[in-house]
Amino acid sequence: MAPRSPSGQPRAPEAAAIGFRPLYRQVRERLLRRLAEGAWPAGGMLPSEPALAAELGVSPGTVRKALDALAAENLLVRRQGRGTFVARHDERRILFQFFRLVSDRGERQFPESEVLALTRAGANAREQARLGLAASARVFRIRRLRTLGGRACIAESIALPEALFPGLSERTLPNNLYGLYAEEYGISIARASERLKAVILPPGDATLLGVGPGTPALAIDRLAIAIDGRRVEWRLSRCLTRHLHYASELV
Amino acid sequence: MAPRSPSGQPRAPEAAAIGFRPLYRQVRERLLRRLAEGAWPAGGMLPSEPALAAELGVSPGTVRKALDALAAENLLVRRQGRGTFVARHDERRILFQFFRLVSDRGERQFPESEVLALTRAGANAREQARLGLAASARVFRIRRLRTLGGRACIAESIALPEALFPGLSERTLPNNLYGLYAEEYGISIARASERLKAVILPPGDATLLGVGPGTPALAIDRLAIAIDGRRVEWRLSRCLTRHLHYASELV
DNA sequence: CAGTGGTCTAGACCACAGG
DNA sequence: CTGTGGTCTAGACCACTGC
Repeated sequence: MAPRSPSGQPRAPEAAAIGFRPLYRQVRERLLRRLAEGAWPAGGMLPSEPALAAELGVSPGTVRKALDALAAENLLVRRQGRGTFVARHDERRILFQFFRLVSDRGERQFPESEVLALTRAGANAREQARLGLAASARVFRIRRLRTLGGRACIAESIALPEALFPGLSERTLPNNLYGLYAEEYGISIARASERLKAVILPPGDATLLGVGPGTPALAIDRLAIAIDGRRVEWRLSRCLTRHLHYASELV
Repeated sequence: MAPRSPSGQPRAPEAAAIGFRPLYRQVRERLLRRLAEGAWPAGGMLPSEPALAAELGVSPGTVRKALDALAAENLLVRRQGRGTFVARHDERRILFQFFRLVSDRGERQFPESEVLALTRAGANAREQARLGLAASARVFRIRRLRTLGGRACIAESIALPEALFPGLSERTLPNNLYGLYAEEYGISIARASERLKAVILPPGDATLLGVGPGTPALAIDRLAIAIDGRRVEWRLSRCLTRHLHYASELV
């Protein structure tokens, strides 16, 4: 095939409708859309690079660049000699991508969770704002106590748009919620943004965590975004940082 | 030139001494070493891709991959149509790479600093451990009060190995310390790792920041690493997060 | 052994910057 | 106009995996 413009004057008519971004960007977005649609199951293998290239009518190098980008976003996992796979929300990935609390001795460990309550209510103002919900929207609220190494250290409040999670019930709640969202509701969390503050633990949380009034805690306000860009979960975690810290690499 | 093994069986004898990593990795490390040696001044332009490729005896694509990697690490800046440049430690870069505190209204702003003291002392146990110093080593200690939008919000204590910063004196201390390290001492900070905890502000810091006893603060413990891997600076910042938060993107 | 991703090369053209 | 990085293509061989 003759070289084509990098800005997109391709011969294939289907590609012309995509737009004027670089071709590998367009390929990335097409693959992203198919991932969001669930075209391949979690953990499933994608077609090989030459197969995708032929299917999309671009060169293998262009497909490779798109796949590399999606792998860098932790949406795909590439394994030499085996293939390219849809990333799963297993504990390893959560620990690597979404969990930044580390014991002061350096151990990264996935916390245990005890669900204290699952309730339904109309979304309050903060929930509406953070999740982008209408004033009439309803949410599930989950309250959990989390422990690390047997020590209670996180009091957590979670809000989920009710419309996205039909039939959610307390006994279905596993420790790894993102795995549940993916497997039961086809919602794949792709990224999250966190805002951290230092606060004095509110009395309820202090009691829950078994510490005195006036104890400081790290408040982590996390908004989780799905692969299609929807705001899926708002989570407020108050963490005791006496034996833990939040690790952040500035690279 | 004939294709060569990706594991490195190159013809050029100089390259044979590098090792068995991928060629683009080897090229990245050679360029990194030259950056660390100060072969090009901060803000200076590197040779063009074809020139580097000819000089190193590899294909332009391989050089490109190495340059892209260094640009992704914020050590180089690539500008289409102009060239590839050594990244400078200007306020924009600091704000982008090293400063995570954001006003709750969303503005990212570089804080002002007032130096309260610059002293010299033998390194204490924590300084020795964090900076990897011998028991006999000496350090500079800097104490600063930092303000954002006119509001005092950060009490900061900094420790620097005395051996790395000969002649450091109080009147030479600018607001942007990383710029000083680079320009006056040829030390380029490449990355940093931070550990965050929630604490009760010690009385001295509370007085300095003009808040009452028992006020919670975000303690940011940062170790800054130079481009050659040396531990250069240990910094402990205690931040009031009443109108600020620490932003962290989980991608 | 066949099939996969990983690396390396070579060369074309485009977009952008600045003289 | 020249020179730069950015994109796209094409094809070779290597390294790893699992049958």
